[in-house]
Amino acid sequence: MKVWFNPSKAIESALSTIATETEGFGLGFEPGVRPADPRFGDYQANGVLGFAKRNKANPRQLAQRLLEAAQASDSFDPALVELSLAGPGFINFKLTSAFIWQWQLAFSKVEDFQSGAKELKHGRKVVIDYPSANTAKQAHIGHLRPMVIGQAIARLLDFCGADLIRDNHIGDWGTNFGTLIMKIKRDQIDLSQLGEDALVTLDQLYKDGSALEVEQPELRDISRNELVLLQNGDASNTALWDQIVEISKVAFEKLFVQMGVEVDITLGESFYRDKVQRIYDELSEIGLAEESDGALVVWHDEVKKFARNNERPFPFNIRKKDGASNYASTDLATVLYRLEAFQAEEIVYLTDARQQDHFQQLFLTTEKWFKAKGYAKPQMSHVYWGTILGADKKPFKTKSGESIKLQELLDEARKRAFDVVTEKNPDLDKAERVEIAESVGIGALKYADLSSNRTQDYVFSWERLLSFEGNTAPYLLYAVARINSIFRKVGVDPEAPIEGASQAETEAELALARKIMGFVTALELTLSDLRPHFLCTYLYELAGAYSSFYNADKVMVDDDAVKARRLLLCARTRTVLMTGLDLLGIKPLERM
RNA sequence: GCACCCGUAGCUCAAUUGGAUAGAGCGCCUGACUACGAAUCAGGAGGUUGGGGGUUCAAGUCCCUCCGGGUGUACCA
Repeated sequence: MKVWFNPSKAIESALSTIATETEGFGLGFEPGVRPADPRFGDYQANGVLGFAKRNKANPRQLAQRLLEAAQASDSFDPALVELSLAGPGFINFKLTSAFIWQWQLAFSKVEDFQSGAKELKHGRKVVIDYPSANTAKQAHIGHLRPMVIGQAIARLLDFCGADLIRDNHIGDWGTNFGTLIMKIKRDQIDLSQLGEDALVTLDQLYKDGSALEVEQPELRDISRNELVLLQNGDASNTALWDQIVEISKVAFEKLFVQMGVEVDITLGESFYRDKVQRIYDELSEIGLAEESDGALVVWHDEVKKFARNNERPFPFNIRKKDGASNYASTDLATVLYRLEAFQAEEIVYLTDARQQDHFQQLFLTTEKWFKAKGYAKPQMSHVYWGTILGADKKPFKTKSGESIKLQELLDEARKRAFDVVTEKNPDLDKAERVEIAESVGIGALKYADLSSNRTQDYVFSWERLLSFEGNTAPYLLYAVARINSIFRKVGVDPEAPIEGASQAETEAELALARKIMGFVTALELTLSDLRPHFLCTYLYELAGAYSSFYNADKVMVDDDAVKARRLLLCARTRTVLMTGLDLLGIKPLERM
């Protein structure tokens, strides 16, 4: 028997096979293998319980039979895995230290982990729609989560073998352009003369324009007309639009560099302007879309909240009554384009939780439409998140009630981190402290956003985020820095093979070695639901196991054999921590 | 009105998607630097998982019902 990269999966599959040849088992049996409470073992199979219940059998006897069959098979070498029966019919699996040692030998470098992880997505064509910010607006705190969560998920998909396209689906074709152009023309603004803070000015012009529309509602018709002119290719409006988009892109690029956001293509809503007609035609042709109140809409009567006879009807509006396209039209055109141009097998959308209705309608519409036309429907998923709250549990704002600018947030994170580094490590020269503050500050900000379950709101607190205690980026970075420090002192390259090492012996060594293996499960779990906090929790536990080991067992000892086996644990921990941090978009440090 | 989400220790969050005695951090209390970096570690106190009912061998997790909070409700994106 060879050690398995992913024991959970391997045990599951072995038990399934064995069960088919074991009396009392049959169709519908799933072993149900999952990580177990360490008191009982490394993994447990609890599928026998449910199966026995459904078939009115004695679960304990059935589990006993399966366990004996497993032991008799050649799938479980007793020198590597110990099996036992417990409680009402749990089967527990404990990996021996020999197994763990062989696993450590078999999987040492990032490439080794990745070669195993690649099976999770095996070259699947995935388009991830992120960070998809709006143009003509300054980025604020609301843009933090799409950038942070998006890049973490993108890196994870890439690492796990997806053939990935990061598509920045910018909002460059919306109704807001009507208002903005109206205001620009009214004030006769020359966009080329705005200088460095051009986006700030645009942002203000839009706000002023909207305020003006409230005061003078007749201006709305002018704005609407400017939008229609733009959408019909009017030369002067198109020229203005080009300038606005360019100003926005320059500003976003500056943030992307700071945030570590990578984008493969930028195909905004405007790219689909000549592709929406086909959507109207096809959806009408197959009888899915129909006129309602002058607009073209799709009803989903089978879903209660979208049904047409509701008190407040809520159709999927794909063309406004003035004939203009909208969010829905371009999103539909985008799905089709991603299928035809990229052969997308999977599309991942990232937006906040408030857009769930839109995506439910989009997915339902696509499903019916693609089925009628015989198109291959990609798997579509909506990765959404909650709001960042202040201490008062209301959306996080400045004291005066303004939204916090993303740039200001980043600058404050750096400044606060710099102050702490200076306090903890005053001897480092300033340039290095600045570099450390960059990684620690931005990393802490990102980690705070990633470490709690994304579907929930979370409370933002500088104090907790940068207190550097508990489940935070600095705690993980500190663990890496301490490992690096040991390798510097010993004079060994942490990336090089370590000679003379042997299997883990002490309690702390074994606990750490086991925890290192947990990376596989953590990746799988994170990927299954695209929830980065699973990976964060794992990395925190790994760093914790390392810290315990560090305090309990000294690495730099005279006994070369002991030193070698501990150095090997340090090297493996370092590799996994650095790989994990990299997946989260956080830059590990040599010193901090 | 209708739909969806949430309620877990004083505070901030977990709980491998129905598994065994609900776990961390902060804060509080007790210890560990002549030891590889104390931004650390070891330990302690702290819970009727909003209330009630139900399904199940097994419920924080599923169903019903109340209470409390949030979000969405076509021509913004």
